[in-house]
Amino acid sequence: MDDRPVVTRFAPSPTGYLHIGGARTALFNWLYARHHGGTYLLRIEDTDRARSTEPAIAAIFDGLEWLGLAGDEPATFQFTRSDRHAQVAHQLLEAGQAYRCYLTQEELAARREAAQAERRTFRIDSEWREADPASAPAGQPHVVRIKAPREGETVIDDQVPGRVAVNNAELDDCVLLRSAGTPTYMLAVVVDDHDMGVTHVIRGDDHLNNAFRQLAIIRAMHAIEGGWEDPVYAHVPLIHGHDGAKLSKRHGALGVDAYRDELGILPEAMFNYLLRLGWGHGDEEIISRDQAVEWFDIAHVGKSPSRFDLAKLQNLNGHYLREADDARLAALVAPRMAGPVNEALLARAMPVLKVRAKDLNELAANAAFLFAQRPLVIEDKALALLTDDARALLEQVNSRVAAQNDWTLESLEASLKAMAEELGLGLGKLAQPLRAALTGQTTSPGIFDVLVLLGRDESLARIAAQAVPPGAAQD
RNA sequence: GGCCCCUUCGUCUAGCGGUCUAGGACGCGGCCCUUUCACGGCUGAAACACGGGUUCGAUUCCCGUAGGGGUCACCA
Repeated sequence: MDDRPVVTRFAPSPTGYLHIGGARTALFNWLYARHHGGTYLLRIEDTDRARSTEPAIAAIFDGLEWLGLAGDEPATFQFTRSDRHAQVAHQLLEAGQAYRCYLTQEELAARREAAQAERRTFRIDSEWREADPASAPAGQPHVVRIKAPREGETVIDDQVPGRVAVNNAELDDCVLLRSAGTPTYMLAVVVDDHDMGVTHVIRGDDHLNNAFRQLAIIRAMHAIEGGWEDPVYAHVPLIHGHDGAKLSKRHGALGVDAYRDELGILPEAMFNYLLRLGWGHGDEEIISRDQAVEWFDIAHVGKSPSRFDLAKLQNLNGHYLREADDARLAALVAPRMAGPVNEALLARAMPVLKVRAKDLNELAANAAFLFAQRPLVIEDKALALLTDDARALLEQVNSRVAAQNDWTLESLEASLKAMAEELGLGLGKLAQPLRAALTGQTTSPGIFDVLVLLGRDESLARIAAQAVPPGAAQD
């Protein structure tokens, strides 16, 4: 550890969408940097040309943007830095900290198999490690390998699991430069982290084992030119699916864009959910961005993997829906509606709609009655409510309410409650058929709210469509 | 299989040797509110994986066992 200003980074490889685990890693990096007044950087690890794609890059930026986790500076594209990576590899080579290895992949595979057959642990042990460079078959294809330490152990004082030690004898001399001369991930991360001034590496614990190999490169460079400090490592446990298995597509490992577009999740809900997955602050559950920045610390990141729970995300989403601005929600819901909608009306209806939904799709479905065309489609359960008696009652409601001068929540409520009392009926006896007639459904916002939102003309028309005078035969 | 990591209610977590008859949240059950559905309020069931130590005292520290996970590429 040193006293340089904190620099964190999120470094996804663009081989697919931004998934939940990646989003949380980005979040932790962002929070850590913000909490310490540092810098949060983005780096696209696109050294694997075959698997990196433009759409994936776009999806990652899009997802981060949505969550408010865009980098503080334009992203670095690792591939553009391959000359610098190669330069470092050559420094290592010249200093005798790396060597050219002429073992072919076939030879390596054969040795691996042989070791397996004898149930021996296989470790790459290249004879080229100690060979005289002069004896090298000039011009032959080769990779460049790090000359990793063989004696002793490497210790990482990780901020999450704590002290982790590994025998150096366990470590391979990993490849720095492929036979094509291109840098590997192992080299590129180390060089880029150094050059970008990254002080804290916060990432998934699937990288914990890599850290030892990376440290070998860092320390070799430090020995050569100094200034290559060990970063502070924090390896965060992965997120698992609901069944405990690794998060995969079956388990809801959707891209964050799917949570937004298909599941109708709000970014603040996702932010809060991800924050509480693997981290806690006493009994706090609802945590704002500002509070998160103030409270976040690595010390309270849990050591065990956590499972993804959609129900909790949705519950949180319901909370943030209720808190959200009505006009904003109307704009988000409008595109989810079947036909064209009046966004102003949608916004006006939001206060009574949003308490009843846990995602934007539900919100859209619940708002549908506002824009339904007559004749209304009446769902079966609602139809069952519209008995002959009920229809007769609606006839009375119709004339009563039609006679009203004003059309306000208060007057409608007073009027219908009085009517129910006069008839010796519970309000429910009146409200349910009315709801069926007005919305075609058995559930909706409060019936007086519905009346007001629909307006006088539309309300009366919908009631009249279902009302039948007492005694009149149906059909 | 080797190496590494992990283990509190079904799930997310609080707990950092005595405050634990283990707290909160989601989910689930009940009740209340109520024109429906929600929201909200109250309430119930529900956990320290197991076995050894250390200690006056372990959920908390150490070691095993079991279980889970990660990783072993010229992928990242």
